[in-house]
Amino acid sequence: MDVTARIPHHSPACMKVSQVLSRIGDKWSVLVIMMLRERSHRFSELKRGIDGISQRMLTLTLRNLERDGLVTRTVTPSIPPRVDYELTDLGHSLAEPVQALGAWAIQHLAQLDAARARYDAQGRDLEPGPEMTRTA
Amino acid sequence: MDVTARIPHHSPACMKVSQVLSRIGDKWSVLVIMMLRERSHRFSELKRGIDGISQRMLTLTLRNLERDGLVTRTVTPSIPPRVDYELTDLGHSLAEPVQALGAWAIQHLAQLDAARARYDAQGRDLEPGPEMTRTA
DNA sequence: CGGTATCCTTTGCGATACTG
DNA sequence: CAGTATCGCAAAGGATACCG
Repeated sequence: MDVTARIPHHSPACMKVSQVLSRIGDKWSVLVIMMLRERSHRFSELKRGIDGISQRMLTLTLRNLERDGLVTRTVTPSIPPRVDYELTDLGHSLAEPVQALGAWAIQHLAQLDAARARYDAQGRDLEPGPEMTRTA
Repeated sequence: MDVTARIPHHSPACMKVSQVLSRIGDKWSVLVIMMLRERSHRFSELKRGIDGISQRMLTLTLRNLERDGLVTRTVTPSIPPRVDYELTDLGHSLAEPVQALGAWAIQHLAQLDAARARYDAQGRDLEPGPEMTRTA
């Protein structure tokens, strides 16, 4: 499928993007998906690998991903118990466009920060004349 | 000293994806970007084109996109005033991977919903034995 | 080890009213 | 037309404690 194909803004396509983002657009889901891209990980590995995530949020994030069929949860009832998480085929297919977004992020995040710094710096009590302003 | 440096799964890529998502992963940004993909729009057009968005949130969303250098805001001081919003080059470059995610959404959102329905249906008062469970 | 349960603060966002 | 100001609720998410 041609990824550059035009999607009219009134089409259900935009709504679908929004719905997908409302699922994986939270604070941690993408990090989990990225971390599971290469191989499965157990709970504690994910917890240590994702800096700053709380146990509670890792659990919730994984539950939601499992609910959406993006990851599998495999319980090995040993002592101590072991639980492994792995991307499903669906999860892997999602990881691709997410990775594309990641590539964009790597290339352009600096520009975002620069633009933000510029915007914030200029925003203070400047009183430009009544001419047309073009802010970018 | 960076305490996170020794953690192997901490590639900068993942962090950057997160930062980008924390910017455009809100409820409305992607809708605005998608709507501006083809041509510029004025405020009221965006408001009417994006179903359900409040005036306040459209303003805030546009401000943040402008701050990040993703859209330009062009004021024409006529009466009544006219303000046009347009994607920058940076904004257009972001629209591409977002579009890729949109394509994925079109193809797979139904599977997400189906998986969710399955998960929700099965979740109630099942008491599986101590055997290994594989949930997908 | 891999969770739940509870509490509490922060953030997001809609509704409404007002303005140049 | 294109905002800004204020309010208030609801969801997100962190901290901590407890459990099989």
